[in-house]
Formats: sequence, C-alpha cells, structure tokens
Amino acid sequence: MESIARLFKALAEPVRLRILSLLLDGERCVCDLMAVLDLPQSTISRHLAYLKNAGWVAGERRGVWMYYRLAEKSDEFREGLRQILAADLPRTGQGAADLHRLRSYLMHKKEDACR
Amino acid sequence: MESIARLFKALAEPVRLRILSLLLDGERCVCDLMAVLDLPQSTISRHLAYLKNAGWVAGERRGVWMYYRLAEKSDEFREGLRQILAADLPRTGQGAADLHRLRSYLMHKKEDACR
DNA sequence: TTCTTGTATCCGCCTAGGCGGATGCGGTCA
DNA sequence: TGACCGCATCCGCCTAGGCGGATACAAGAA
Repeated sequence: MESIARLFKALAEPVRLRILSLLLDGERCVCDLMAVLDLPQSTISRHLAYLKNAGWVAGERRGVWMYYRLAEKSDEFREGLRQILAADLPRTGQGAADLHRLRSYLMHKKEDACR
Repeated sequence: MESIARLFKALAEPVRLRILSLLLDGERCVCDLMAVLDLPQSTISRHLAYLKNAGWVAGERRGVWMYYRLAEKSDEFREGLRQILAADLPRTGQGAADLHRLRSYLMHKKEDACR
C-alpha cells in the first residue's frame, strides 16, 4: 500500500507527467527536455531524479549527456499504468502541445543544441 | 495534465488507498471505516472529503449516517485506474488484512456499532 | 592541466497536506 | 425543546516537496 502510494505520488505532478509523456515517445537527454518543456535545468533534473528514484525512468550517461528513457516494464501494475498514461497523456492539451514542440525541435536539431 | 495530476494525487496516500480498497467492496458508513481501519474519526473524514473532492467517491446521508461509495464511472481514464486498483489493492498485505477485518466486522455488526 | 559544458545537487523560501484532539453542526429521539 | 450522536471542520503542529538561482562535479576539448 505504501509502495503503491509512492508510485502514484511520482505521477501526481504535472511536470513529471509532461516528462513521462515525452519519454513515452523515446529516450531524450536533459537538454532536449529543457528545450521542449521550457523550464529551468534544475527543475527538470530534480523531477528526473524523483522519477528515477520511483523506478519510472532509467538514465544512462553517454559522454557529457545523460539520456533518460522509461524503465523496462517490471510488474503488471506499472505496466497497466503505463498503458493508461500512453493512451491519455497525448490527449490532453498540454501533452499534445509538448509533443508538437518536440517534433519541431527534433527537426532543426542536429546543428543546434546537444551537438 | 493538471487535472490528471490531481487524480493521481488523490491516490498517492496509503490511508486513501485503504479506504478505496474497502469501498471497492461496497458502500460503507464512516463508523464502519473507523472500525476496520482503526484510525481517528477526523482522519477518516478528512480523507473522505479529499476523495469526494477529487471525484473518486460520493457520499449520501441516510438518517444520522453518511454512506460513501465509489463514484459512478465517468471517463475511461478513471475507469482504467479503478480496474487496476481493484486488481492490485487486495493483493497487498495491507489490503488483504483490511478486507479480512471488514469481513469479521460485518459478521457481528448488527448488534454493535451504527445501530 | 585547464577550460567548457551538461547535469546534479544545494540552498533558502514557500505551500500543500499529513496528524489527532477539540469544537461545531445537523439529525433523531425522548 | 433538550440531549445525544455521527460526522465535518477547525486548530496548531510538522514534514514532504515544489520553485529557481547558485554552486559542485564529471567528462570531453584544447
């Protein structure tokens, strides 16, 4: 019960839901997320740490960059939640807008940030 | 996104999950919950108010007693969550123990509390 | 080495919300 | 009407955790 509550707690924050929504689309580095979410770096990093701690995401260092992705599915409880999130987050105004900004950001990336 | 976060927030608390777990079994009045959860009345009542506010439960007065039940299913987002909860809460140690205590409480009720 | 840069963590500040005892209030019944 | 009872709300107290700027750290580049 405690542990289930902790899982929900990690999802009980708009910024974290936005991050998860983006990571459902594929792995991203912190600077990607900063660009799309338009939030200070410390804020993003703090929420990523929270999500990692709660077992929702995994981070991997590649050179100077930290890439984050959704954690491998573990129990079916998490997996059920993941499916619900995948189905509903993109339907929200915020979720759709973020994904849209992600698309156009990825278009003219290459030459800009993150090398 | 904000609203989804609010829904999760309501589920991000052990006592509220315990209450929901009991209400998944049927409607109960506050004194039932007090007896089974063994928590002060103000604590139960506060969490019920929170759950009601978040749209998870509905309360109805019948005489002196307030009966609470799960809110009618609204969107499929909530419905998906409800199913996950129904599947997993009883599997937790706490959830199983609470349901067990509910059973034996209901057995020799009638003559005791809540008239 | 030293400099730069991407990320993590620290800091002070502030709000939400947890707790349980005390109090208020609305029904019911004598 | 007055007493009682079930529940809601208030109260003071305390912790978790939100924020964003400042600082620390680690890894490549020069």
